[in-house]
Amino acid sequence: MSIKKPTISDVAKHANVSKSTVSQFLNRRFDYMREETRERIEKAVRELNYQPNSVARSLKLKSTATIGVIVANILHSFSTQVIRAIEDTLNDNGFSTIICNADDNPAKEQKYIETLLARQVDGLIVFPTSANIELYKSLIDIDFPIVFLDRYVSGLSVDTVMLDNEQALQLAVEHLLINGYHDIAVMTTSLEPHVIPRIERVSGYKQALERFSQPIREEYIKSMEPEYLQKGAAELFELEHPPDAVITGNDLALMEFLKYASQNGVKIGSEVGLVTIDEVAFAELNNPSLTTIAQPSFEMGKKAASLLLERFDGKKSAESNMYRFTPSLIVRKSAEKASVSS
Amino acid sequence: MSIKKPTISDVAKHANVSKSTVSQFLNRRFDYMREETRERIEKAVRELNYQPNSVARSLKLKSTATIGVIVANILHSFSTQVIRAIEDTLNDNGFSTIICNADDNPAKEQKYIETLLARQVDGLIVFPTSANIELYKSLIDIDFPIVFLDRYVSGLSVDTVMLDNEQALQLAVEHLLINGYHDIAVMTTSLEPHVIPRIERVSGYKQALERFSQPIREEYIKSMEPEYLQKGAAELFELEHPPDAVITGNDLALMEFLKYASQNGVKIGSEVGLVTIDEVAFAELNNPSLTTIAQPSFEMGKKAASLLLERFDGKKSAESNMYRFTPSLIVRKSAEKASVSS
DNA sequence: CTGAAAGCGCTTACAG
DNA sequence: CTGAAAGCGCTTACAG
Repeated sequence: MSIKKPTISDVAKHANVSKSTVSQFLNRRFDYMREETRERIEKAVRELNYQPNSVARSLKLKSTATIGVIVANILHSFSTQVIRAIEDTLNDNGFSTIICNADDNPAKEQKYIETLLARQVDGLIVFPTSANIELYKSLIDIDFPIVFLDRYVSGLSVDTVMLDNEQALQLAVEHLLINGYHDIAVMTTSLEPHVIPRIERVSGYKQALERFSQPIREEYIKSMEPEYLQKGAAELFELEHPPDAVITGNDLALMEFLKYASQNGVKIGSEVGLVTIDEVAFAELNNPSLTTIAQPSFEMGKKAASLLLERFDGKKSAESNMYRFTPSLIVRKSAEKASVSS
Repeated sequence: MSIKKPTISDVAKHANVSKSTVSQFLNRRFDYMREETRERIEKAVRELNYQPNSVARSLKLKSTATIGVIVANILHSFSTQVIRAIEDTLNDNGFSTIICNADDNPAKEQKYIETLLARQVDGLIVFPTSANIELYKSLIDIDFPIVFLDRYVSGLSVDTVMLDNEQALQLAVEHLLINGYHDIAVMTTSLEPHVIPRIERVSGYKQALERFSQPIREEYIKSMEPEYLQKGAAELFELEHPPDAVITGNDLALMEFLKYASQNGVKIGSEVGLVTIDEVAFAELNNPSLTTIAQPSFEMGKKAASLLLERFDGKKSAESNMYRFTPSLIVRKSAEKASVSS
């Protein structure tokens, strides 16, 4: 930049007061300030078009009014929705947000955490991979404000915001059974990296089947990387006793299953019931429209942000809690046998 | 935080050298440093688990290695894609990114710009609303690094990355004509806030019709807020001479048109051809699958980031350029009369 | 009611 | 090859 910006000293000189007084003015502490002084400073600020430098302020105050968000995978629509809620909430409270996408890669996650700490963020909201436990532990030890979202890490005392995954699967299984489907399969992206929601969704699926006295068939459970899911679907329907319904564990699994179904003439609804976790933009438009289990993503993001803000207010710090959010069933046509493809 | 972090002074004491020398070490200037000194500092850094404070560094260097991105509306899939490209590119070059969503609201945009400047971002990538011209002008006057994306602001000398919107419409119109559709309508979200791409898309539509010697019928042009687009579609098909094809100007317009079509039994493809600007996730899955005009969003984001990085390298600064990116036609079934709904 | 001084944690030109 | 000193632009306890 060619022209250098005015500093607090310039304003002080221009208004014929000290830097201290200008600082008081900027921080709206008018208690002991003469009306006339305030006006002089106001004028100087206006005339110089002075903008305070937050970096200097942050250094002195040891607070940047910035928080870091590390999402596991920004390609999930859930992530985008949560991010918007977090940003809105934090922004309303004068905080900025730095978003990072770890791409489900623990090494990337670690690097982002370190960068964000170097930048002195005041707190962190993380969709944790389970690989950086020691790093998290060291943050918790120094009482650094941190909130986990979507996933927990066992053994760590951290406020955590999650979906009630078991209830989600309970809802899905129940809805399919009520609508006359009996052989229910479940498809999720890989369980390999120990991602908690996926594990909970599969175990919730099993529990729901038990509760409704249905047999559990291991061959009805398909967990694999997205690129193999279409193959997994094929295996499902080549079984001697193929399923008559499918629950997809998230939007990426859904896309793969829909591709398989459309390429192989699987009639969703009439032949194979479908319920998917996560609301998607085209749910209404799909033919048949998609019955979904929606996460209250906006509320979840807002809660995570609020937990952090409470910490800054010094309201709490003692114990940490798990906040489970209730999923809701949005009934459309993909889990109804009478659904007619037009 | 309870335990205070070690500073460069702590490291200096621990290693029995001066702060200057530690700073040299941290900045990898080993030219004049004794091997033994380097090792001592290395050890001290390790033992204290020292992490440099970027805020202090930024204050001194007057550079935060952070850039701000202000998108007009993060709900467009184009925005998300561009953001990912920008983040990846900047991250590879050691820069952080702060994302802000102006919600197509000039007042919000202004507030974000001011906040980002106070935080001393090194540059800005903006999808500009046309309402903060004076603010942009003042930034350009002091040679502040800024790049516009998706939209230009006339009269300002700023590097700008945009789609070749006219070519996009040319492709869409041509494809529809080739496939036997003759009465082509266009639907875009409102032209009201003077959003350049929408304006260019409508004028590109007209130019393309002229080029192919087709009549221009003003009643075939529907530009309105998303919530009114379904009504707009209804008006189109209630015309004495209704269109036999529709071009939707972006993903939001597409959604509204698809809702209208599905609720009113409009058979896409066989009855009404459809081409949409912007690739969408479910294009392949829709029935019939959607013929789209894709923006090279990754390349566009990357270019915007690179233009900024070049400025930091001092490579250029003189004149500013407009970079137009070429759209590509992705042929699927929604613009083919023979397309069969399954 | 207002100002002088110290300090936040770094970097760098300069001296030796 | 290394250190003392100044300074980036703020805030705040303290003195008057």
